[in-house]
Amino acid sequence: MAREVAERADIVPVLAEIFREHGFAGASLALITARTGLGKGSLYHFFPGGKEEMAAAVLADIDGWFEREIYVPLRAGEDADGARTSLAAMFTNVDAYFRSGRRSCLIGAFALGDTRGRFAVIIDGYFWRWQMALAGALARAGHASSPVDLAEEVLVGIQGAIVLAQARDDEDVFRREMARLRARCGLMA
Amino acid sequence: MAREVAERADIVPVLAEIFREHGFAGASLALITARTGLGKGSLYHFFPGGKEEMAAAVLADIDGWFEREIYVPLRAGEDADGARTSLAAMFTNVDAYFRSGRRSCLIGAFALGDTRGRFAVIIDGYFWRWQMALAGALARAGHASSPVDLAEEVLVGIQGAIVLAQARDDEDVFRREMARLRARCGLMA
DNA sequence: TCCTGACTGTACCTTTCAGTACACAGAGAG
DNA sequence: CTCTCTGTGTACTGAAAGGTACAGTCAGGA
Repeated sequence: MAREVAERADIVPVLAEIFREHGFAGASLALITARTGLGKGSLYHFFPGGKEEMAAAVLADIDGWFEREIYVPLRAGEDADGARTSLAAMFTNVDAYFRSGRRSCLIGAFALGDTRGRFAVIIDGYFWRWQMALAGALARAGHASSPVDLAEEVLVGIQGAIVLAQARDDEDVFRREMARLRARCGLMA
Repeated sequence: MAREVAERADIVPVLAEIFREHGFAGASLALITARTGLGKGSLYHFFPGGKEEMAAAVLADIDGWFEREIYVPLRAGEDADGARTSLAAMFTNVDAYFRSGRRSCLIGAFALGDTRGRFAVIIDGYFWRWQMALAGALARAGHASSPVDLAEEVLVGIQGAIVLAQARDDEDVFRREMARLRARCGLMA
């Protein structure tokens, strides 16, 4: 038997793309073995809980990425200038991560329909921590009036832009919404 | 055998709820027979093309509803006042239809992931006709500058509000976004 | 060196899947 | 009454689903 040792960490991003493209129910083990190149033996070695554990690992991985790359920087910028810089960085990173709307938000997609129930805690946490970190940065950047509300508006805009960009198969839909949101956050370049 | 004659038109809304809750891949025939109360015989009598034809019928039904209840009224209001009235009606009907974000947008959900490919034409048409009808009404209501852009912004907001409201399990998220969009369309009540 | 334990492929299990076949029920037309 | 045509339930199919069992493979440590 050819032995090519794999690591759990290498598999998770592949699983993420599969769940993004096919959803939880549509991601069959046959598809997963084909795309990861791993047999069921290896798969169940790394994820004894099966598909459910795979999806949970993917969500945790995504959550970790956003925590590191988005939320932490948002919380970091202490003065108004630092806050504005981290806000600008957020929009740049979000555009790159979602590939201008070509890549869907797995956590948003899982929030729709019955999949939500299985992963409610992580879904809720993901959006809540994002909104709070963003609201803090907005407040420090000078939006004293209603930063929590504006933060909600931004998250709604991002999620909606992903849906509409995919529906229309047009990246510009996403980019235009990002420009509107940037402007609303006082980031006219 | 008990004979309770069903009509295709009565089944479609039930199918719609099933697809909304479980997605295309997750909606099994077993689930469908249970929820509709119809055996496979009847189901395949009405929809010889199976699940795919059921989903297509559902999407066509939804599309027809929006055409009748939303797009036609939007196109109807001829003067500024009529346009403003139809805009207000749109927000009221959208809030009712999506049950303040408790009910997801099936067409938006199908746009994410591989399901889109099967129904690309109807998905694209749904959003495009909505945006054009809305842009016309906005223009007549006095938004001469960029009505097509504002219409896109509204659709993005509605879709995003559904995602975030479901993720957070909170109708108020949806209602707040509707209030923002109304204001942006010049409809302060 | 051999032993241990992490990893891997394959054969197999039960259940469920979408879909088919077909006999039958019943209402309306003649 | 009978004939026809639209529905309906049920038994069935082969394929695919998720998951288990297990023998085997190799690297690293003792």
